[in-house]
Amino acid sequence: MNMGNSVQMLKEVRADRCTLPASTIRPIGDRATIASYKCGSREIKAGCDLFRPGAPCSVIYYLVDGCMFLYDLLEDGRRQILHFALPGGMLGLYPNRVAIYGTQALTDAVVYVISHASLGSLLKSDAETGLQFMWTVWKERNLAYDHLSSVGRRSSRERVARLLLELFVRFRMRWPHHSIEEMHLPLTQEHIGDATGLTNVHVNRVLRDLREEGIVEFHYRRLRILNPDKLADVAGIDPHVALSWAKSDSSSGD
Amino acid sequence: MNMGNSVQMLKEVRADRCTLPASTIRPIGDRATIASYKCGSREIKAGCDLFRPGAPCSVIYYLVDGCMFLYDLLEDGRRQILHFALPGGMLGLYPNRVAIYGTQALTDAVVYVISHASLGSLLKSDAETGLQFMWTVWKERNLAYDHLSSVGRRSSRERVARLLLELFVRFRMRWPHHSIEEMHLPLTQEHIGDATGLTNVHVNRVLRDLREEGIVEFHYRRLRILNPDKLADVAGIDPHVALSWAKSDSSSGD
DNA sequence: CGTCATGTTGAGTAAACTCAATGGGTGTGG
DNA sequence: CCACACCCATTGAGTTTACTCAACATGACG
Repeated sequence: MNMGNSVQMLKEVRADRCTLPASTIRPIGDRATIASYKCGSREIKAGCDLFRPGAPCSVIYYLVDGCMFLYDLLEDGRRQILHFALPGGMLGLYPNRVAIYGTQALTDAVVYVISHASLGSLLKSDAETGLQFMWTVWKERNLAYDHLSSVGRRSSRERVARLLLELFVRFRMRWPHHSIEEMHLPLTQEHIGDATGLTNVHVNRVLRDLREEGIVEFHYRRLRILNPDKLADVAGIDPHVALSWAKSDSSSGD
Repeated sequence: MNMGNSVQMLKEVRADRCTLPASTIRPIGDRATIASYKCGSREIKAGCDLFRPGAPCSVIYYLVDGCMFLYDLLEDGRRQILHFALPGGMLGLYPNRVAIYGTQALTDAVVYVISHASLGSLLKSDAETGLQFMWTVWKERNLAYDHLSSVGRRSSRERVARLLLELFVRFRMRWPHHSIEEMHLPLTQEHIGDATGLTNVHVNRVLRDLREEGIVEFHYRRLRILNPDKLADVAGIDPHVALSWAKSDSSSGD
């Protein structure tokens, strides 16, 4: 499945080295443009909800700083993490202005608050931004499809390896100071379980195996990729595909 | 979980009775507008691929008639169905013009062929259509999130019940002549398995149980909902939510 | 009427889960 | 700076769910 020099590939995961056309590595609009439409900002402490599933949600949020995740809650409390949002992401857009999913902060986070009306005029006055926004949603959809495929058809080992690789690439794109050897990933094993459709106990066993095989370590929010080639292999991922994930956050696609 | 009169709710699943503002039940643009931008059309026989994963895909398709599905193929042949597309859906939009996912017809289908250039000018000249397109993608994303949650956290029984309910509602919106008592759903049990992350054998057992309990029958592409209340209950779905799925295909959201 | 796709069933297996107890790190407050 | 508390991770034993393999039945369709 996998070949060659993943170490090199992963080390080069940096926006400023990305070999794509410059136009593709922009976030939605730019922060300044978005900022001019905001009607306030809000800080969320790590572990707190920006909004819960079912709560009224009458404004839209633009994530400026920090890391958050989108989740669905079942009747009995089981949780499924749907998406990890990084700066540049748009949150809280729902029909009927009621949140379908919840959004919780993994680190302390800052969002701009934007009214529906402002977003409307932004999209009308700036067609370019509208298109970029569409691309962003389109790529979130594809990321969701990848996760669906992973959770529906892959083993626990593959799922965990894929998630770690995905998060490594996406975090590294944004915060290039992280290294393969040591990255701060603000998750617990329970988050990994909720994102991959596994229990925290089983995630723990999978991680132990991967650690004992010298492939990857994840412990107390610290990720160490010991053998990138093997990790990509276990994940069943061509490193080139991994690179395309990085684009999912910040670029406008092709 | 569920209460009340699902029979009534499900019977009223018809676009022309939808209590939403009229503006929300339009498909993307309208067919006539899209048609004016097409550069040809193509027919696909049931069971045939419009394109396979990995194939070059240099044009975009607008589904005019029939039913198709989007799928991902793993190295070893396992398949995950990602989305069932109904008329009004847009297919084949990929970065680098290489298909990430495959698209196969469930029934004989007709698509309009649209060049990237034409789509570009359509979106530029008709901002309204651009917004509708964005909404469509956004709702596909939410549907993918629902599936992810289902496959990641629900039992086989719940997953199958949810899928049948979803498909019933979406098909019924488009083809109101179908009834609860008898609907033609162009799927096999294997498709159900590939969409829910189960094996065809296990889907069969689940369907047998549901049949023996007098809840729902699915056999040779025919769906009979025997007890809508129980079905909604097994699926863990508030019928109101089911109605919102119907909007996912044809409406522009809120 | 035969063939093929699709559906059905059984028996045995494997993957992941549950429950429950224990251990380790981190951060806080005395 | 130490002690305590809490969150997080770890491990074991037993169970459940869904899977695999294989045989067989049935409906659809030419």
